Amino acid sequence: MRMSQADKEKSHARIVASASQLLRERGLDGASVDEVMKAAGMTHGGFYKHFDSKEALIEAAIGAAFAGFAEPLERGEPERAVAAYRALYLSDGHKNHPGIGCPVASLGPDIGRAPERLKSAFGAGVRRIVAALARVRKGSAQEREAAAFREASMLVGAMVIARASDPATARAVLDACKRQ
Amino acid sequence: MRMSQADKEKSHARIVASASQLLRERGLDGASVDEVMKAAGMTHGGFYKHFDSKEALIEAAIGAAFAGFAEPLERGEPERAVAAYRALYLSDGHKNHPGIGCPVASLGPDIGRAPERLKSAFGAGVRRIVAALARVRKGSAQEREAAAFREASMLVGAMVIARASDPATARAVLDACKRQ
DNA sequence: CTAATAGGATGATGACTATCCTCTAATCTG
DNA sequence: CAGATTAGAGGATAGTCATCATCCTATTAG
Repeated sequence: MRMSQADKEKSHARIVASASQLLRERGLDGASVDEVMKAAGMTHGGFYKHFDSKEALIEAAIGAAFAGFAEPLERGEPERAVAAYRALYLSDGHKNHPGIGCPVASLGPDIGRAPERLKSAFGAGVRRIVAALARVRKGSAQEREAAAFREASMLVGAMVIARASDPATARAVLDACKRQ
Repeated sequence: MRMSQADKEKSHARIVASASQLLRERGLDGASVDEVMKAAGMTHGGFYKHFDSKEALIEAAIGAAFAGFAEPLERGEPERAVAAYRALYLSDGHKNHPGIGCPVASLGPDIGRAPERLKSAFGAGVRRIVAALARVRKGSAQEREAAAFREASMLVGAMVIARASDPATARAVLDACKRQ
């Protein structure tokens, strides 16, 4: 049963959105085409009408994840946005909902094993977040960027450690990082 | 062709060692039983004489990875050991050889999706590293532990970001973190 | 309004992989 | 040293998954 062009675009967006969430929840190879399509309300049949390959979907999904996760950091007044971002990043909610959280914390190592093209896209996403964090720092441009890189590293590492550990250790890392 | 008990133990150790490396290189689901056994110099046939399941192998491999990676940090004079650890952690060599590197940076998110038992083991490994890092800090026990948690987070996050990014971004994160 | 087109459903194919079974030759037990 | 035991090889089985081929039907160009 054929659908209109507008409907196809909606389908496309739903596929990307469900992939973006499922990949962050289960890892780069954790969601089958069939599962992604089911989560988008379809069967696997039409998938290749939307993407040339699963890899192409993954690329689109990562882009969507970065767009969704970096955007609130860039919007509004910098001091406030960054403060909110820090609190959100180190929250239990973020720890428990990787599907809508930071793609670096959920997919970083997987991307490390992926082709260079994906790494470039990922690096661009990281730089975007770092640039936003650097706005609220003092000092030279270099110093501000370096401080932002260190903060981003700490945030990512804390979330990775928290998710990979028992609850007590998780709380200890997150609390320690909040205190700074 | 049966081998002696001593030889079996050697085989066992080789299986664990090759799994420990392959898992860190390719992710928790990235190495098949066949590949692990081949890397250990055997065929897949004898695997279940050594482990009840692939999951049991993974558990042993993670334990071995932590043991190998945390041990040098605990040995010798603390100040010196910690300084060497920091330099090694943020080095290009560590970035380019995840198979013999920090298991948190290579497997963290995968463990986050694993059963609670694995997370407890992982959390214990993290605490072991944090305790060693805390020895060279000033202040109360709590303050020292918190500072160590922050440092461990930064190290892990920096390596995750560096591996997942283009070379320029990778250098930028690692350099920024070295500067602290 | 008709014919060509293309979403999306179903089903098939081929590759890969965890686990199990069988067999052989060597070790261990007594 | 004979018989029971077992490490590891080779092969088989069942399940999963990406991708392809076909079909149906609604859209849409003309």
